[in-house]
Amino acid sequence: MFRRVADVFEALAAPTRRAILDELTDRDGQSLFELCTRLTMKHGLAMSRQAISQHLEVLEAAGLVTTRREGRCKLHHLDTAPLRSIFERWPVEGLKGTRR
Amino acid sequence: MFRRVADVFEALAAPTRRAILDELTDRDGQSLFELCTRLTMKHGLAMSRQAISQHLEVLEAAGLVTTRREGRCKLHHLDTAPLRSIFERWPVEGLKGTRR
DNA sequence: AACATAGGCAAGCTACGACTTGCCTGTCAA
DNA sequence: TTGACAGGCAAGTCGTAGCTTGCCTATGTT
Repeated sequence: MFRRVADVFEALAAPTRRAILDELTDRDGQSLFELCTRLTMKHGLAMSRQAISQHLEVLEAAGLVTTRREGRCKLHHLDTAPLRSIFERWPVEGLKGTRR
Repeated sequence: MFRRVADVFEALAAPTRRAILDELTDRDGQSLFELCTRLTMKHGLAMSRQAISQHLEVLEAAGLVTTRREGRCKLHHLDTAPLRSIFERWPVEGLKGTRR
């Protein structure tokens, strides 16, 4: 699975995926079920397990989420490094690390 | 027209709109026709004038592009300020200006 | 006036993304 | 080894984003 720049933007396009990133920011290393319950509770999202799973695939393909097997659980970790490509592409005033 | 945070992400989701931002970064204040020709030349995009126009509407709704009437021309200007909300939402290492 | 240029409006097509449903696999505990 | 728990796979539905096409308005030029 390749990691194109476009993948990052497309991954961020869906509100549910942004909520997942929020959730992982709040508490890193959650399992699929953990994410499902917390998304339902805190974000009011009522979605199937598969829906979340598919979103996680997209996030992983974009490099925004990395996974780690732990027994029968799959733990998800946040990685915001790909976000840097956004600032590197367009200059944002008052933000260090941008160029061009 | 409201300006929600979600609008920024959705605006960035389409490759054509990102190309438009690139083009405006290269040369700010272009008219619709100017953008059309330059997108076709430099980015190899062969799209109708309406397509570009509609993309510009989305970008303007997101606050990433501002417009200014000049006679019969409508000039488009880049504004990357809304991009800051991305870094304010998730911490990006090595990037000043992020919080949380 | 007539014509060209720059853009807007509205309806319609089409492909793809977001979700669901149903069933199957793998791991751990009793 | 039987059952519960955590997750994967595949097919199918549905809405909407991204385009196009056709026609209309406004500004500028000759």
